[in-house]
Amino acid sequence: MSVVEQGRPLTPAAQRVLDVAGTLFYERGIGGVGMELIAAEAGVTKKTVYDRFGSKEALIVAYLRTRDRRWRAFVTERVTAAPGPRAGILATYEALDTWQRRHNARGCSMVNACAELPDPEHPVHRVAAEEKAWLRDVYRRLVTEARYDDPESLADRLLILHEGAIVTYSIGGLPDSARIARDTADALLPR
Amino acid sequence: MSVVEQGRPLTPAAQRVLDVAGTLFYERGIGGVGMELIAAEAGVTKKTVYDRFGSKEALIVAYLRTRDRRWRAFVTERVTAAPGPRAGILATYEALDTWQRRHNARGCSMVNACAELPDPEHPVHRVAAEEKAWLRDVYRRLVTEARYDDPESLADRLLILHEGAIVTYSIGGLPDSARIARDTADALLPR
DNA sequence: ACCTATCTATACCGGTGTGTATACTTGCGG
DNA sequence: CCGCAAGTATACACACCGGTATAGATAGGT
Repeated sequence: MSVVEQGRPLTPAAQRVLDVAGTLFYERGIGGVGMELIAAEAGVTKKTVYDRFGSKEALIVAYLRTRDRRWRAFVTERVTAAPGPRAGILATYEALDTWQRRHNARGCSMVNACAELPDPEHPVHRVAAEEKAWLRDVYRRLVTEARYDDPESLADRLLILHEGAIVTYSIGGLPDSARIARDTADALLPR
Repeated sequence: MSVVEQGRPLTPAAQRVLDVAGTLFYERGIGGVGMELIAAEAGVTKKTVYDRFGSKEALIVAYLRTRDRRWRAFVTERVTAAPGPRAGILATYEALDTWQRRHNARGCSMVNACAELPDPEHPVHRVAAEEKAWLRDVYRRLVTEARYDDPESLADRLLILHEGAIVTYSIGGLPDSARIARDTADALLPR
């Protein structure tokens, strides 16, 4: 049984494989990276990779889940540190700005994965949908907490701004997209 | 010399190939479609495909350029039919709404292509950048024409809303994303 | 009548990619 | 001390994919 099918802690080799897969999948695309290369780069045999993860599909899912977990923790930290719900909303865009400048020249890993694996039955679509639903809930919660009118519609608007900032940063030629999205949200939110 | 390297009219077989490639690339992804399949589906030999287009890369570029041309014509038509610059801006989101409901369950073909072919030197990145730059210019022109303050910043905000609506429609679970983006723009633009 | 462009039919080459099989080693816990 | 989990090393099966080669058919223009 592979190590991902129940949340056991990763073996050292499996951790290295997951780390390498994370950077390679993101930088070169999922289809552009073979299991052979991942194994070599992690200093591991292909057999070890398959013993730990079972298949490429499972490794892809593990890669996305790991990235998702980190991203959620990063945002949550920034939001809870904010002095109130309104500042919390703006903090999501500031977090995005920081995240992008740190390690995000290639857009959203979820969106990219869905682009490469179009079959809607493929597990990556579930992971991606969960991530977007999570962010939408974050906005809903904050908007409700701030007692704005029409919270659901407002949360959708904030989500659209967020996703738009990600795309326009990587291919729209807007290196300040997150900051612009933040200011747009600031203009949309009553004081 | 291939038929795309100078704008000669396409031969009947080449046109069929381009049509088939258009739907298949979009629906199954570029990496998920082989030249063999495209040829077969178009009722054509692989040799014909290579005689007309030269390579898969060139066929991909032709596919994106064709789609881009149609999209620009569609938007331009709606914008020029609008009674003024403010209505023109809103018309871009209404056009997106129509376009998405008609044939767009899988997001932006440019974004998807860039996700599949990460090398920034690959020609698809140039095509994608041109398309986004064009849309940004559309917004700049309209915003300037409407004599709003800070036109460049406002145009960027409108572009972010637009791209966000595309992503959240296909992955974010917002079937009304374009309409929401339109209403958001409506709220942002002084009357 | 001939030439050229277009297209069919089919076979093939080299490379790559996922996944499996086999045999051996190392280290730790009961 | 033994057994099991984790890992190395290597080879291989099988499929697919981009691209090429060869040979022939068809039709329109000069």
